[in-house]
Order: sequence, then C-alpha cells, then structure tokens
Amino acid sequence: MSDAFSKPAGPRATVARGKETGVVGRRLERGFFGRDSREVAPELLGKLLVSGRCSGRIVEVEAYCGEEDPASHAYRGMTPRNATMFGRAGFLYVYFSYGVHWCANIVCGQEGVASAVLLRSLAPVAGVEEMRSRRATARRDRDLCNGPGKLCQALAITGRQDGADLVEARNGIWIEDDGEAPPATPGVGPRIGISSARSEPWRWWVPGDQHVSAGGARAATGARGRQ
DNA sequence: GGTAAGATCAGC
DNA sequence: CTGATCTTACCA
Repeated sequence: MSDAFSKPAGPRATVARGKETGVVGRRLERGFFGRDSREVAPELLGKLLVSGRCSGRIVEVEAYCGEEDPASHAYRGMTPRNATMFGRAGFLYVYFSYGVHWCANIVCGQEGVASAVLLRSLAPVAGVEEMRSRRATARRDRDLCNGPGKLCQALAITGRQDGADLVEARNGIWIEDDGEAPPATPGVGPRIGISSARSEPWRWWVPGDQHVSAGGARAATGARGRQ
C-alpha cells in the first residue's frame, strides 16, 4: 500500500483550499463532540471531513452508543481494538472491518462512555484526483466515498489514524464547518449491516443526496434488507 | 485450541 | 450471491 499520508496538510490547507473555493471554514471544537452521539450525528451532516489534501461533505452517519448498544463494538467492554472509543471526544476511532476495509468513527460524549458516530458517506469536495487514484475500482465519482470503507480508502484513512485528534488536527485530519447547515429534516432510519438493535433509528442522511451509500439507498427505497 | 460472525466491498 | 481475510468472543 502506498503511503499517501506522509505529509499532513494541517490547518494551512484550509487557507489553501479557501483560495480555490472562496470559502474558509472553521474546525469544530471539542464541545461539539462531547455530547450524546445521537445528538451529534445529525448535526455532522453537511460538515466537511478533511484529510490531507482531500475533503468531502458528510452526507450519511450512524450513532453507536457504547455499552448499552448491542450493535456497538464497545458493548462488551474495552478491548485493544475499541480502546479509542472510551477516550476523549473528538478523536478518530478507526477499525478494520471484515479483514478488508477500514471504517472511521468520531468519538463522542464523556470520557469513559464509548459512544461514537460512524462516517458512512461523503460527497467528494477537494482532492478528487487523489481519491480516484486510490479507488481505481470506482467507475463514477459518486462511488468514491459512498460507503464507510470506501471513504476511508479515498481519504487514505487507516489504522494509523486511529486515535488522531480531530480538534487539534495535528495529523492533518479534522472536521470543518464551512457554513453549510445540516438538513432541517434529515432522513432517519435503522442502521446498516448490523444484526442486533435493528430497530433503533440511529442512521441519518441528507435526503436525496446521490452520495448516500448503496446500503443506505437500498434501505431508503424500502427494498428488503437482512431481517 | 477451534470456530463463527462481523458497523464492507467488488465481481460474478 | 459470494469470496476476501483480520479481530474478537465464545466454547470445549
């Protein structure tokens, strides 16, 4: 695997991109994340995930609620894998899924409470060429970041970013608010790909956005999912 | 020690 | 629909 992450861009990238887009956003602060993940998740819709020279607008998220949530990795307590989730809010929890893909979460809530928001889909904004080069299998640009594994591959997020602080942003990765408001009425529904707590409506998305994940789109159109 | 299941994706 | 292929939980 190539290491495209050797040069973290840092906050300076905000200015650089601002020159291109005319918009300079603000990094989200610790307090934004230090609440219940179900409160944070829908407010993340419309925010930008920035990693290196790439960024994308968050269009689909899921909340996981630690030791009270059977679908959460933290349900059975702390393990080496999920330790980051038990730490401070505003850090990135990255895990390896199905032995194949990486998935990224933002830790929320109080320290010691393992709640987090899974980033499921982005609309690509900056660094699209770089994303394409990392995701040769994506035939269309809308396939670059429309899934939790895909967006990590596109933005070069791996286990190396597990435990990265999105607030201090010293790893060149952070969440930015460029003024785009979350949808007043987001899509809401059950989470994707889990087998327990299937009825909890803890997935949110931007209605009608073409970058919502394939699994999410299926669920939204009422097609049969695993039951 | 073995085995099954999993917050996924791509290719058939 | 299936294979890929790593981590964890759980059972013997």
